[in-house]
Amino acid sequence: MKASKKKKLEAAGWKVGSAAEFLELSDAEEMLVNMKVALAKKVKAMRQEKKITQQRLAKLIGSSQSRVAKLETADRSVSMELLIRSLLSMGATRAQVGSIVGTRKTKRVAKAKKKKALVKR
Amino acid sequence: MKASKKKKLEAAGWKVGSAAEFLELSDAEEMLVNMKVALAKKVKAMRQEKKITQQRLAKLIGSSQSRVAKLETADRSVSMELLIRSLLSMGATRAQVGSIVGTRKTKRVAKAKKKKALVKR
DNA sequence: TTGACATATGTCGAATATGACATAAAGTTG
DNA sequence: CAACTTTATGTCATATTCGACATATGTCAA
Repeated sequence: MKASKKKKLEAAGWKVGSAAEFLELSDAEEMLVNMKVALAKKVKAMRQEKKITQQRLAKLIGSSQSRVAKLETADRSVSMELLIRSLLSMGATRAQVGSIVGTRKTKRVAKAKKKKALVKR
Repeated sequence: MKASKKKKLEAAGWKVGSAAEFLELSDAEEMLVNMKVALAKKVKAMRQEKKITQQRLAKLIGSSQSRVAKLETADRSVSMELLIRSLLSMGATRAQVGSIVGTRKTKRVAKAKKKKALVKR
């Protein structure tokens, strides 16, 4: 796109960006959900590894059995923060948590993200 | 500790665990704070890298300039979730986020974490 | 079967995080 | 300096997340 046209569009209240930029919000949401699921699985795995009940983990993090159950099923009412807090409380290191957060479990799916797009400011 | 004594203490309502287990809650809190600060710094760095204002980032994540300011100063009112969402919305990968979460910035401080402790159930 | 224990689900009032707004403070440019 | 832009801070009503509780479901041994 020519600079002159870009400027004209922007003056009219449009923002010129990539389609990727437009899609990133929903992508971000999906990634957040995936992260939570991965963290939830790790919470359950670590707890079982340590052979303790949800009740006991609940006491450890100052919560209740029902919330721990929700944690492990990645209920939509649980925060990233509580998931991570739980892992750390069970002795996980930052590195371990970072590894879970940063590792994509599912296989990559190609997406059209390079096309230009116009997005209303 | 002998198993018999352990059993007796537990019967009296005590839980036998390591001092580490006892300290892990506060340790977890500290780690969470450190993570947030690291993420906050990255938000600011990425935003400046992209040469966009807080106002513009706010639009990108569906929030307000004041909240972005709080994000970047790691205000206690901001969640891990919003921090990560912001990074992802700016195009950060899960791997990048994981790296920040998992990397300890400050130097390690030795702590006495091996001694046994009794913790009221 | 029954009973004991573990986990899952739904609901609730309380606590916390949210976007929005106003406005102060800091930084930039002329 | 003043005008302007950007960032920081305080407040508030609303939304989300919280621990707690009740209760359902599942598991397993007596």
